[in-house]
Amino acid sequence: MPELPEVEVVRRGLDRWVIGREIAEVQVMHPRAVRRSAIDIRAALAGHTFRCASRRGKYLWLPLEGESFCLVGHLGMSGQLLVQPPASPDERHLHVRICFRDGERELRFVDQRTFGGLMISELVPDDSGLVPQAVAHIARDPLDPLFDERAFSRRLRSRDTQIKRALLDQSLISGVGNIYADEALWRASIHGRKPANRLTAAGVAMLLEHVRAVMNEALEQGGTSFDALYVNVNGESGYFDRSLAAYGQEGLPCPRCGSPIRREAFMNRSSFSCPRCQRAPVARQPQRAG
DNA sequence: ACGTTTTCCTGAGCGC
DNA sequence: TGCGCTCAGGAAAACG
Repeated sequence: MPELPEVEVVRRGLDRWVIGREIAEVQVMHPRAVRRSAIDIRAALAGHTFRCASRRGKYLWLPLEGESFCLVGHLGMSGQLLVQPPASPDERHLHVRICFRDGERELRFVDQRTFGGLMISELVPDDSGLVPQAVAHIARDPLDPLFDERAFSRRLRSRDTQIKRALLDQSLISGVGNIYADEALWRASIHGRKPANRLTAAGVAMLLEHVRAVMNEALEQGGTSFDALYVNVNGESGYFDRSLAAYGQEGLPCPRCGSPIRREAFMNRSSFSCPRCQRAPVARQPQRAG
């Protein structure tokens, strides 16, 4: 599933393959893939040239030379951005095709579960530069040099919620999904149900360092792939899944203490943790009146 | 206002 | 063989 490291791998591929090329034509085969775009992406992109590839959290965007809008992409659960020779057969779930004037490799948006999509969005100023309107509501991600760690810590510790829920809240910190939340919490020996407001500032700093470390390690290995659903722009899988300590490892020994990793229900999905290294928080006794 | 739950979607895997 | 069920989950919308 694409989280920050996987999206960054895709961004690098776009930077390598589609920058500086003039767009000839855009075909939309599945309207759901562009449902969030108020502007028709076919008309907006034709004749323009991608200037660079940017990212915040799990959002990607491609500004256009000489324009104040850009193409924004989100991969959702199963989205892929592939750079393919025009002659290569259409993928089963090919939804958008972007062809270039040079007649060489085209950019394809492929998405089985259709949670992802592409849209046109106006670039608006934020505290340091320009960001798409559609991305402005999410927080900076932990690999962003301008990520405000003190502000994050303060906001996190004032939340009346569980730490894992807070890590997945893109308005607090972006780019963290279920996989890297579980991995970072395991490394930090913190249970995901621990109340955010019971972490110390030092505890938050330690957890954040684990978030960054696990993401950087995944990035070095090309991201996490369990199957063909997440691939880079050339269709290749990453192999960080071999390095997962907790996520998806139910019943397998914790790499630190050997206890079997436990799976628990969480928000209609799953959380994985070590029952020994990550002690579930003890509920505070309700104060009895009188 | 804010925290929580539901919703969108398809294919793999499984029991019968 | 095939049917029905469950699960996977990012993030916006709906809910309380």
